[in-house]
Amino acid sequence: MVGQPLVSISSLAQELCITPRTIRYYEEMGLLTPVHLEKMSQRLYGPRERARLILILRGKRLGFSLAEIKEMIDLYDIDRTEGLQLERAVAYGEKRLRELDEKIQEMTLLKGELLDYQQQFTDLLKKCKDKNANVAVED
Amino acid sequence: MVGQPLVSISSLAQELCITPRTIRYYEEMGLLTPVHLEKMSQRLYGPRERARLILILRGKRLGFSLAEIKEMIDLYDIDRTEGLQLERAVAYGEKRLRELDEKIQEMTLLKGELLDYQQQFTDLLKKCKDKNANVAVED
DNA sequence: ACACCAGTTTACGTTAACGTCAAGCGTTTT
DNA sequence: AAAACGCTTGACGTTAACGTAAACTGGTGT
Repeated sequence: MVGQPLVSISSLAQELCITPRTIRYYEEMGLLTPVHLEKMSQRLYGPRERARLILILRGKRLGFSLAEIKEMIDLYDIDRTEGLQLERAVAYGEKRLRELDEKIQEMTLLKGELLDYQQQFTDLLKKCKDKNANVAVED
Repeated sequence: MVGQPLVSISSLAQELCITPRTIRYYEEMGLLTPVHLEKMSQRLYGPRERARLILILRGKRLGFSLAEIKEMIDLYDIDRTEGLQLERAVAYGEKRLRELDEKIQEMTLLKGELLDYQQQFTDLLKKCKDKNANVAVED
């Protein structure tokens, strides 16, 4: 075992380009559970919490709410899942995966549409330039 | 030209599973510009506005803010873009496309992680079931 | 000892994206 | 004509996700 690389809240915040407040808020919402040193004095974050936080931020960028993200995290938290609800967890996970697939599809669709427009526009732009070039020659 | 199939606000809302209020809000934010019959009396929506609205909703599901969505829409609105800013539009469009690609990547990444967990869990679940089966046999 | 820094809690403020409700208007059904 | 229906414009309420400011605490350099 290596001595765990624990970092402070502001250090972690800076690393991930967010504010300490945001991190505390996520803890308040039950998304993070950092080490509270000696019965309250400071929070310290190890690699596990960092990984979670990165997951949270990714989820946010992809349009999931904190509530949804919490569900996902809780779902795959072995400690909490404790046997009993294994089947549920698996079922729920499949549902989430289907949702993800839908989102990826939609994302790809949107990309296609943007690409279409982009093509039209670049064509148009090219025409304009050609025209300007001709005018320049005529001068 | 077919007589345009114009529909009322609540009709369109119902079709897309949102409320009229939402549609009005999007108009207020400059995302929609429906026909206002006879100098104000009712809004009517044709296929163009419907298409826009669908784009907006898709954008929302994918984690874009209304402001970002407005930028995209305005960007590719030929009427507004009116020549002058063609180059900017194209450049901005490329930026958006890169962002989209990043999001698709992240989405795929997230899917991969969830799949990993899912696999672990289904394996675990299978083991449990096997065990239970054995116990049953031993009885 | 004193100042300073980094962290803490508490609490109120803010913004986006609507929800909700009131009051009024135009048509059409009874 | 009265009532009902659907739409309209305010205008205020609500929720999520933080921002921000105040007041306190615990170590650290000088």
